[in-house]
Amino acid sequence: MTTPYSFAHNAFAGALQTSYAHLVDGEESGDVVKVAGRVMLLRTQGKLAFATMRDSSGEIQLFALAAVCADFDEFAKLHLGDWVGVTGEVVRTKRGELSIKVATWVKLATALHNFGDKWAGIADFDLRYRHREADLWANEKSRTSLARRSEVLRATRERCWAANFIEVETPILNAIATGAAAKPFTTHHHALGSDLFLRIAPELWLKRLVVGGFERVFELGRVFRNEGLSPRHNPEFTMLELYAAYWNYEDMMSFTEELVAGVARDVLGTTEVTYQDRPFSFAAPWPRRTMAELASEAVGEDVSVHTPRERLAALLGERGVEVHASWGPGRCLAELFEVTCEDSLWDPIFVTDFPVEVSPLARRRQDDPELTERFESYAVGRELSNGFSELNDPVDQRTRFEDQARLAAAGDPEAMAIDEDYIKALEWGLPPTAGLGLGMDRLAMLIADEASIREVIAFPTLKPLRD
RNA sequence: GCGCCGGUAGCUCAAUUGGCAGAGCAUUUGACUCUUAAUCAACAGGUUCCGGGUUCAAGUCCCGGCCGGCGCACCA
Repeated sequence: MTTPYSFAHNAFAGALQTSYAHLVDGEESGDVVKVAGRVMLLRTQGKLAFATMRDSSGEIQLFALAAVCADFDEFAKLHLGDWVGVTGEVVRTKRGELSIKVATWVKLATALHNFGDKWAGIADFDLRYRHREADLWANEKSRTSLARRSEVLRATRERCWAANFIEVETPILNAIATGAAAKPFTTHHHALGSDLFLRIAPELWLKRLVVGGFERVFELGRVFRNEGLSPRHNPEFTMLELYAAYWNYEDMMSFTEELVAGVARDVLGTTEVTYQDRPFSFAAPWPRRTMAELASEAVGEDVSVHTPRERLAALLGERGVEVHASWGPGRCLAELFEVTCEDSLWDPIFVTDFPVEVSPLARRRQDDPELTERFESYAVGRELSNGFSELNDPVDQRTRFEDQARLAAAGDPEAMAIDEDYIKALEWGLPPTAGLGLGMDRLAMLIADEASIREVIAFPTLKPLRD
């Protein structure tokens, strides 16, 4: 059977529910509309049939009487999941349900599979993630969470545009994977005969655009890291990276807290929410504490990047952390912070003054060259964003890359690769600039109140099926 | 990658100590002029994830594999 190639609908379920809220039980409006959507439930009763139809805006009942509905017998045999286009009068039934009294209708598409149990939906994770199209129809929570993600991305873009940032795109295929500490995916270009890496961060390209004179740029795009999967990690995820010339890291912290709190207000209408049954506040300003302060409080003694490495290593050893020979005091302090503090940081907070040893792209503090003007924001015990005053001294940048190269030689698979083109770009002059990286999936998790990153990714990475 | 838990009809789930494979919904057929997960009646629906093993007998116990969830590790 050939189904129509188009259907000119002129009304949506959601809008009808509000605009005809005044209809009293049994009242007929006299207004004829054309709606389209999917049959979710069907109740036949002899010469009557009631269907619940859903479109993108909500649900409305289709009310079919054999006496007035064309092809009534066929209507009564519709399957759950079939798409229909309906023309009829807006009425309210005697039992009070706003309905379209079907005059004519047409099947737009047939559903050969059902959409799970009409009460319980689809619970099986494998089926939900591998066939998200069915999950979206079966489970309202899946619809709202993925819609929230979309709203978070829209609100983020609009706020960046409103602050005079321009959206740019930089290469995903790269000869070297740099700009972050992570293992890359490798691919191959046949015509070039070259192996290429999928980007782990767009950072260095974006700063080159600032060198080129684009003073405020952002990219909202996918990055790829060849690491384990978890409820908080997907191998490909979406990151906002944003750079502002003439700002320092304090300016960027202010922008970040306003951006995140603003997105929450745009999407949810409030900054005060519950996340996984626990109160959570996006409200700015967020506390700003140094890594050394937080680590000192946690271990009960003063520690800093100047604490002897032996003492830091001992504190790590007490906590079951294996200290690698290549770790200096800076790396030890950062590890100590992560193991003692990170999980307990619930409401948003900025952790500042990261050791230069773990911050190869950040500018040194003027009052302490072993520290950098860097921050990370944490929320619900997880890292949410990372930013700093950008290192713009090509000579220092080369020594930082060389330190990374030594780590790589010592066996660190995530050490940053040296990027000569980037150093050359800095030699043309990067103005004082602050940068930000913000994990959009994690922000979407907070706003959608989801515990798993897979719930805010339409098609999360799964193991391919074999056999 | 390691550990724990799980996989039974299209979907959601039962199945006692190892003893005939079950229900609701969906599908099919019939009844029903105001239903709301409609209701009622009937039919049909199975490689119990896959492959071995133990046993008179395996959904259940053992071994291997596949996929998923959670934790660890890695990271954002």
